[in-house]
Amino acid sequence: MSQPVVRRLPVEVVSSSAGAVPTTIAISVVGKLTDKPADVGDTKRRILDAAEELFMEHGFEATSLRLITTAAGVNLAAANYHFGSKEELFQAVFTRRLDPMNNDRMALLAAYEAAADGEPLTCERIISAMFIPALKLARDHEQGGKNFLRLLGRAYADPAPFIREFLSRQYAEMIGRFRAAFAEALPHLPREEVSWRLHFVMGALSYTLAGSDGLKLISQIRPEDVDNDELLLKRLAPFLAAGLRAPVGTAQDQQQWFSESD
Amino acid sequence: MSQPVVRRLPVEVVSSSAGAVPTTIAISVVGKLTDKPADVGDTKRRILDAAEELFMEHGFEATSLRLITTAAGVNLAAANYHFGSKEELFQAVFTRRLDPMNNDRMALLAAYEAAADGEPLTCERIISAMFIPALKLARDHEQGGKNFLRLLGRAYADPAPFIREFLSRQYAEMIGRFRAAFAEALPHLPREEVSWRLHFVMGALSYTLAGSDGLKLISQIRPEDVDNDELLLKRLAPFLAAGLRAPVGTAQDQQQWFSESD
DNA sequence: AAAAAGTTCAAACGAGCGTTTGAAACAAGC
DNA sequence: GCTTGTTTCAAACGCTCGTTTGAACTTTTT
Repeated sequence: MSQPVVRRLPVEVVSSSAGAVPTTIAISVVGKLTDKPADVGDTKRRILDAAEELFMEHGFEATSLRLITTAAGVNLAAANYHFGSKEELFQAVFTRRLDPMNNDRMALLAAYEAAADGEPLTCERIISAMFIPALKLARDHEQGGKNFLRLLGRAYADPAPFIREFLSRQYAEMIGRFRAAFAEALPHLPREEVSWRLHFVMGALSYTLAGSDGLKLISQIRPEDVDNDELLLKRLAPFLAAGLRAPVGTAQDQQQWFSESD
Repeated sequence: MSQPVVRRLPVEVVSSSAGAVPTTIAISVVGKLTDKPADVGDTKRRILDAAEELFMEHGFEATSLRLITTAAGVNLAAANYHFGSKEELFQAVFTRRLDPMNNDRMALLAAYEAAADGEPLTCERIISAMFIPALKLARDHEQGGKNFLRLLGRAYADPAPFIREFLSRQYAEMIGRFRAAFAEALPHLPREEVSWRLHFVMGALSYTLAGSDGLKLISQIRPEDVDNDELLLKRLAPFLAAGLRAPVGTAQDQQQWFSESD
């Protein structure tokens, strides 16, 4: 009854970072768990797939292991056998896709920077480096990439401490790199303001990806566009780029914003 | 063992909408439940206060009625006696503060419009109408307004269907009014684009209010500012105003954003 | 082919959940 | 002061939860 060997997959990110301007950035989406031709690791993958979908649909607390294992067509005890606990299963669902995505983001940013030849990047370019790997997942219909983006957006707002700590850990490196890039792109902006705006960017991104269809509909977003993550990101990106470039307000300006009297 | 009489409070919003430019907008934050001098309705209020804090801290599913009633210092059965069910208690927590806040928002918007004398409002003005009532709650330290804003932000991302439907219902009217105002303020923008951008504004607002402290810290937001909702809103507002005014991209522009090759 | 290691399975454990019950305590009206 | 209606209380109900168990089955190693 020992735990199975943990399979660590090498994350392969092709970043043509040296020398010439990259004309194409190749990005690995996620590694398939195929050590052997057939169904080795099949149970683990089936549990992960079912968990990803059900956690997305109902949240962590409201999703029982019985629901997951039934949907996956495996025995209840398999979840604890392969992942140890429900919390560890939840984290496994995330690391499977989040690590590659964030690595892709950083590799893409590095490739852009290498291509820029020392010049600071535009905000649009940096936002692209954040969004393109997410878009890869959104476009990934065979595997559950679409589900995962929603799950990710919702996990951001989940109050469970272990989720918050886990996400902070997973994001720390990527956020640091992008903060530095934005700071270079916006040299007139105080570093503190850059930090806030990066926070707003991450927030708008995760919220809109997680967004309730109902709330989209009362904003009168067309029903056929509600599920279209690609369209969403293409509209969100210019919105955020403009926000990032907003002139920094003086204390006087800020006072004026929220004074209730003239 | 009959249900107690539901006390419906009149929401009083003073909107000096007629004629002259309003120099001061008076806003009722929330009515106290004091039918009688002393502790009538005290049990209900204690349960609501405890529920507000605990739902904020742990989420709906992870907060048990036993936890709430113990924190409130009342008997377990009191929750079901006064509110019927856990779901109805949750909704009661929201209506207590959300209805007044959204009414204040609409009244403030109407007052601004009346003062503008037919001219379209600026984006900043409209955003102020959204943010000031929220700021009132954030500044409200005696009552649990601060907790409530976080709870609200997190509820937006909660997957539970009854929560999503409830919030959609609560927000429908207010969103409709503000969409119309933004459409007037941004006449060059297609109505569809206005809907999307309003959605982004609501998203950024709720996410940043709900935001995990940990995620704020890895964005290198100063620890002493993490809990400062007022500072947050003052920085968020110019960011969003700039985003709202962003030029609308052509199909060509959008293509360029996410193409992986030049 | 035997032994070892890894994996699946049905069943159960103890704990916590939302809700209900019926009696006790309290308040107001006559 | 008794009645009536409201509120509180301790206790329990039925159910689902995450996790554990030990035997059966399968795969790999020797």
